[in-house]
Amino acid sequence: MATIRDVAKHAGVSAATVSRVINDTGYVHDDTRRKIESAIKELHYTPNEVARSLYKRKSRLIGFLLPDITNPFFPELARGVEDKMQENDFRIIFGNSDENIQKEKEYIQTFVQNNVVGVIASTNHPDADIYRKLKIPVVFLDRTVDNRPSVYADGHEGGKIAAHEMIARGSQRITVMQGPASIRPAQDRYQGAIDVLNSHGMDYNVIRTTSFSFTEAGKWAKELFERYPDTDGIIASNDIVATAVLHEALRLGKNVPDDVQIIGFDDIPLSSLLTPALTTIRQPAYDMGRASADLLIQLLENENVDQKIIQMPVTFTERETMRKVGQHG
Amino acid sequence: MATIRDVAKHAGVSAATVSRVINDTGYVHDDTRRKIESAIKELHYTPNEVARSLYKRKSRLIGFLLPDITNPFFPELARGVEDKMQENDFRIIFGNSDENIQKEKEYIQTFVQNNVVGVIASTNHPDADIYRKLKIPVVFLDRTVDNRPSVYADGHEGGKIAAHEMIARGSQRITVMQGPASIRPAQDRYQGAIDVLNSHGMDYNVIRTTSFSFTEAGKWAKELFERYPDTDGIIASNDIVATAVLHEALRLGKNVPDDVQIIGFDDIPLSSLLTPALTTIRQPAYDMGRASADLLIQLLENENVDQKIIQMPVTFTERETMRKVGQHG
DNA sequence: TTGTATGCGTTATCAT
DNA sequence: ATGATAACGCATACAA
Repeated sequence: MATIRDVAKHAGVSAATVSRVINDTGYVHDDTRRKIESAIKELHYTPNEVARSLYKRKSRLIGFLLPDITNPFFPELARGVEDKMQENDFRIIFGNSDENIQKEKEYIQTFVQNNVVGVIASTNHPDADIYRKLKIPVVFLDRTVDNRPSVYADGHEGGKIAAHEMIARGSQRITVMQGPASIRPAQDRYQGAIDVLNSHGMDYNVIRTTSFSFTEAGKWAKELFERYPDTDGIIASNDIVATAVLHEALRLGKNVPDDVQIIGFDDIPLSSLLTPALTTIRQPAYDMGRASADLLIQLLENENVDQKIIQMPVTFTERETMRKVGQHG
Repeated sequence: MATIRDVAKHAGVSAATVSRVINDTGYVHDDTRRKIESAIKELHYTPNEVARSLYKRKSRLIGFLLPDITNPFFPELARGVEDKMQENDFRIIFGNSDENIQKEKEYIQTFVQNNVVGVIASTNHPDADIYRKLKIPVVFLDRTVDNRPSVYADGHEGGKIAAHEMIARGSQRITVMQGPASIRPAQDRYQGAIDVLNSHGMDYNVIRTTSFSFTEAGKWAKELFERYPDTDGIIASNDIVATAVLHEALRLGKNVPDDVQIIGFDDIPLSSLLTPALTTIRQPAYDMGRASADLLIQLLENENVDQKIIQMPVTFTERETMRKVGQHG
C-alpha cells in the first residue's frame, strides 16, 4: 500500500502538502495540487484510516450492538442503521449481545479500543455503568432510559391499541402473552394491554414466555391452548410468537379469526404472507434504524441537539387474523 | 483513557516493560509483573488497538459483506460468522452490498484502509479485481469461484432433489421459478431442477424473477397462477418466494398439497411455522457462517490449509406442502 | 505557498 | 531483567 510519503515523493513535494490536498485544508497552489492528484491516482493511494484515527483520536467507525440479528425484527433495524451510516461514510462494527451484559461489556470495550466515535445499542441495560461512563455518544435503539438519546416505539400505546381492537372485535376470553421479563419493550406492550383490559373489566389470562426464539415459540403456543383451550383472542408479544400461535390454532382445527382472533407486534416482513395474514401492531423498524443513525450523527457533529428522544408511532395494521369491527356475534 | 505510559509511570517502570507483560513476550521479573498488573487494574488500562494496528500493520478486524441482511437467509449466516469470530476475539466490520459491485468496492476499500486482516464476502462478483487483488485472505460465502476459499451449499444438487421429489410425489405440470439471473446459487438450483425435469421428459414451465424481495414476491406468485392456472407443482427459488406462492395458492382456494405441491429452498426459520408448513431444501446457514469464519481464521494462521473449498450438504426437509410418496392419484 | 518537526500509542530492536 | 529509541502513517503547529 502506498503511503502519503510515497505520494509526496512521486509528486516532488512534502507529505504535509499532500495531506493538505487530501483534507482540503490550508493553501496549496493549483499546479502542485494537480501534480499531487495525479500521483495519488497513479499510486492508487488511499489514506490509512488507522494512522488517521490514531492521530486524531477518532475514527469513522461506530459500534452497533443488537441482541440477536436472527430475530426478524432486527435486520430491518440494522439495515436502517447501516444505510444511513454508509451514506455518511461511517462504517459499522457489529455485534450480537444475546441480551448478555457481559458480552455487551466486552464489545463496548473493544469498540472503545478501536476508537469508535459513537455507539448505537439495543440493550436491556441502558443504565449500566458501561454506557453511563462512555465518553462518546450513545443512542439507545428500541430501548430508552432516563432522558438519554434514544429511538423507540411506544410499546405501551401499542399494547393498548391491541387490547382495544381485541375488545372492539368481540373477544371475551382474551389471553395475553407476556414476553421476557427482562425485555423492556415486551413489558411495555404487556402493561399497555392489561391496562386496557382491566379498565374494561375484562376477564383475561396470561402466559409468560422467556424468549423470542423460533424454537421455543411453538412450545408456548401449545401451552397456551392446553391451559386455555377456549380462549377467543390472543395478544401475542411479537410476530414470531403470534405466528407460532396461529400455526398451532390452525393445527387444532380452529378457525381464525372466527374462533380465535390473534394480534402480533412488530410487523416483520413475513407477517403479511401468512395465511390468514397476521394482524399486528406495526413498528417502523427500518425508519427507527435510520433515525437512530441520524441522531447519532447529529450528536457527533453538534453538542446541543434539540430532539434527543425520538418516539416513533406504532400503527394498527389490519389484516386477516382479526375480524372486522361489528362483524362478530 | 490511560495509555501504556501512564501505566508505566504508575508502576515505576518503562513502557517497554509494560508492553512485555501485556503481550507476554520476553522476560520480566515476577515482582515487577505484579506491580504492573495492579497498575493496569487501577487505571483500567486497555491497549489502544488502533496504535497496535498501526504498528503491526494488522488488526483484529475482519470485513464482512452480505447482499442484504433483510433477506431472512442471511441473518443465520451472519450469526454463524459473528459467533465464531467473537470466540476468537475478532471483530466484524459489516456492510450490505445489495449485490452492487460499486458498493462492494467502496466497502472493500475502507476495509483495507482500516487494516482488516481478512474478509468474508457473499458476492456475485467473486472474480472481480477488487477481490483478486486483495492481499489479505478472502473467503466467499454462499458463493464460489475457481478454487478460491469458499463455503457454499450445493445448489445444483438441491435443485435436482427438489425436482426428483416433485416427480416422485406425482406432480405432472410443474412450474419452476428461476431466480435472479445474476445470483449464482439461484441459477444452480434452477439448472439442477430442469436437468432432472428434462431427463425425465417432463413438461414444465418457467417463471423468471428478478429479486428475492418480500415486496415483489407476491407479484410473481400472482403472475404464476395467472399464466399457469393448472400447474400442480411449484419449485420456488427460495423460501420467500415459496411463501408468497403458498399464500397466493391458498387465496385462490387451492388445496396445498393436494391441488398444488410447493417446495422452497433455504429453510428459513419461519418456514416451519407456516400452515401448511413449507417443504424445502435446507441449507445449514448458521453452520455455513461458522465454517466460513473458521476457514478464514485458518487462512490467517497458516498458509497451507488443506480444505479450502467447503461444500455443505443440502437436505430435503419434508413438511406439509408436498404429499407423501405414493399417496397421490 | 510549502517544508520541517513532532506526536498520536504501541511494539520491537538493541543496549545495558 | 529492564530501558531508551525508532518506527508504523498521518495531520498539525510552526517556520520559512
